[in-house]
Amino acid sequence: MSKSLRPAVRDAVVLAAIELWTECPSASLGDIAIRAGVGRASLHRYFEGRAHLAKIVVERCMNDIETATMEGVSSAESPQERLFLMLKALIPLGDRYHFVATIKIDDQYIQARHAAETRWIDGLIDELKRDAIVDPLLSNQWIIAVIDAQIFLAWRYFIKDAMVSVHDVASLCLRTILRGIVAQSNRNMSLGV
Amino acid sequence: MSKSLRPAVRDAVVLAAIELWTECPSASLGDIAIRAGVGRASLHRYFEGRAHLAKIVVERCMNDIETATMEGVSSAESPQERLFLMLKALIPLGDRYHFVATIKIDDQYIQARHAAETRWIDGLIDELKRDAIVDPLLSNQWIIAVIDAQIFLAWRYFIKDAMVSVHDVASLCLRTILRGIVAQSNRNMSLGV
DNA sequence: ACAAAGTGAGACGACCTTGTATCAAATGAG
DNA sequence: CTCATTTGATACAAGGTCGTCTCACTTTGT
Repeated sequence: MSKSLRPAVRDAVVLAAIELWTECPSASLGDIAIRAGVGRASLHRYFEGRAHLAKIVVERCMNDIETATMEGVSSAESPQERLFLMLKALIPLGDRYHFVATIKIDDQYIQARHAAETRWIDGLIDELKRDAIVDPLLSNQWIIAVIDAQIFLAWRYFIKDAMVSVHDVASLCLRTILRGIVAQSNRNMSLGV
Repeated sequence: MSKSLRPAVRDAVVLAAIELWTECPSASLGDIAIRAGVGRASLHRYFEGRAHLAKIVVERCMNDIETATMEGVSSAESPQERLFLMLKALIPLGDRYHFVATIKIDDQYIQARHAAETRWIDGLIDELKRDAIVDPLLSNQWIIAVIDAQIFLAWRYFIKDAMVSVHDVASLCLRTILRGIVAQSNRNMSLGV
């Protein structure tokens, strides 16, 4: 079984799988083949089965995420700018990011890469705490969860339908994550709870 | 077909469906029957099929959500307290809340109720804006999305495994939604974007 | 133009889910 | 206790998905 007969076909299937599985994780291989504009038989020529395709898709998403993050963040000169540039890089990949975060794959290599990705954000949060930008009393786990959720939210509400520029969405996202939705004039109010 | 042979069985199936469908929306009716401790045949005695069960489950969730919200919020004396009490009421129902928000049901009655629920939160946000608690420049749609996401997040990370008291989680949630994750000392920092 | 490689369409069997029917055992009300 | 009701287990057919295979057609490289 050769690994790459026609890279274009392989790509089309992977992209179709990301699209369909993002909105319906139980979408059939037949539907994916149709969306990719490819025969169902061909899909099976490239991928050994549903689980194999899922693994390839996750790897592809992880590659995209890793590349975009590293390239996007390279010019950052402070932890806060690094967070902003990370958002800017990841929000357009919100579907992939969400897919990787929610799929259950029983694969050691995948899990190791996912752990590494989490560790990277974890380190970034530690930096932000050290710079007194982020509240050190909040657990990193909660902060990561909030950031993850916002990334997918931003993608779903703005990027998916090309409603706003990536920069504006990332700004809104950063603002919501760091400062919440409070009005400017009330920045120091008591929460009363 | 009588509607309620044994209310306990009916309830067990609905609860099992909420549990399983929350973590895997394609879980089979057979698995739901097993989780409910009920024969698969009995499940079909109470529900006409997958779609019917889904509709009943959504209605049940909506009833729980509506009841909990109205009761929880009744004593509120300000919009902000209303928001906090809403969080406190809804976070324990995070699984139901998420289920209702994500399932695609082609039913006019369900959609109308969902729209009414959204309208209620929309009104609450308008009040918060009027009181200068929430930034009026942020769209209500974005704010609702953020609140919805935080509710499910809080449920998944704290309530599901009974890690923290509901009051503490709701406080954390309110704080994150309103003021973000920023450190106290940096409340007025520039975002620099 | 030619041959090799790759393609879509379709048929096929194996498997799972779903909905229905049957039946003996368990349950509950009077 | 008695009897009607409800139950779980089982079998069954219909439909969908999956993976494999074949075959005629198209694309690619030379």
